[in-house]
Amino acid sequence: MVPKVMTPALLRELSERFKALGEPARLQLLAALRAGEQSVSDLVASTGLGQANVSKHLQLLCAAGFISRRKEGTFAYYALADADVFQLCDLMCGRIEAEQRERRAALKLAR
Amino acid sequence: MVPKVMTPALLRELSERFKALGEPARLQLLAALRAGEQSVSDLVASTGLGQANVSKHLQLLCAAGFISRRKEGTFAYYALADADVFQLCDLMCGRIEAEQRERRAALKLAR
DNA sequence: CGAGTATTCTACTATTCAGTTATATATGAC
DNA sequence: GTCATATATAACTGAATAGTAGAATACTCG
Repeated sequence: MVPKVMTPALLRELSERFKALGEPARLQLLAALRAGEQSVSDLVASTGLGQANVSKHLQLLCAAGFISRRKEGTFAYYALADADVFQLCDLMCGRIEAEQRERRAALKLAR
Repeated sequence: MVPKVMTPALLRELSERFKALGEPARLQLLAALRAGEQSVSDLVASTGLGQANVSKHLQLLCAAGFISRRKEGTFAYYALADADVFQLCDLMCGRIEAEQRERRAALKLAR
């Protein structure tokens, strides 16, 4: 359960994590990582984003605790920290679909 | 489940909604609305935020589908659209707590 | 050692957006 | 009608940050 009292500190921590998911590029990276652990260059190749850009987004996702980092030689391998992210996305996607259904239903009625 | 293919459009829609939650002021408003439907002035009083600022945040939350709006006389009453928001926050809060537990455990080991 | 590669870091630009102030709109009281 | 109140909107400022280019770092191979 969400704590009864939402301290400013908790609000900031919470918002920081939501903000980390509030960027298409980062969601794209997380979606790509769903296939399994990958190096930065793998992700650059599969997403089409710039290399420095990918690196920066990965740092941020790592700081927010969504992914983990493992260094091996000159490569850095990133992986999903857990499946929670997709529970979050599922909930959000569910909302989006529900809205679209409603919109379609409203259109049908208006016809 | 999250769709297999994450189209750019879906990524944008998803990120837009997460971004709406990525702001302490908006989370504060949502938390305040948990007590029930409230007018703008109620929320201004209970949150200490500026009136124009609250109005703007409420518009955004409304556009993102998290809250609903009902006009009555000169008052505008806003209410939570559903309980999903708090499922989202619960999940996120769970992550934060887990991290804090880990951090404490790490400190204990290091001692 | 030097050359090549993977990643991160730094510096910069452009955009976005939170917060504020002032104004506009709308409703009700008189 | 005027006045007061509730909310929304417009214009502005400052801060945060996405994206990029180039330098710096770290590793591997010869």
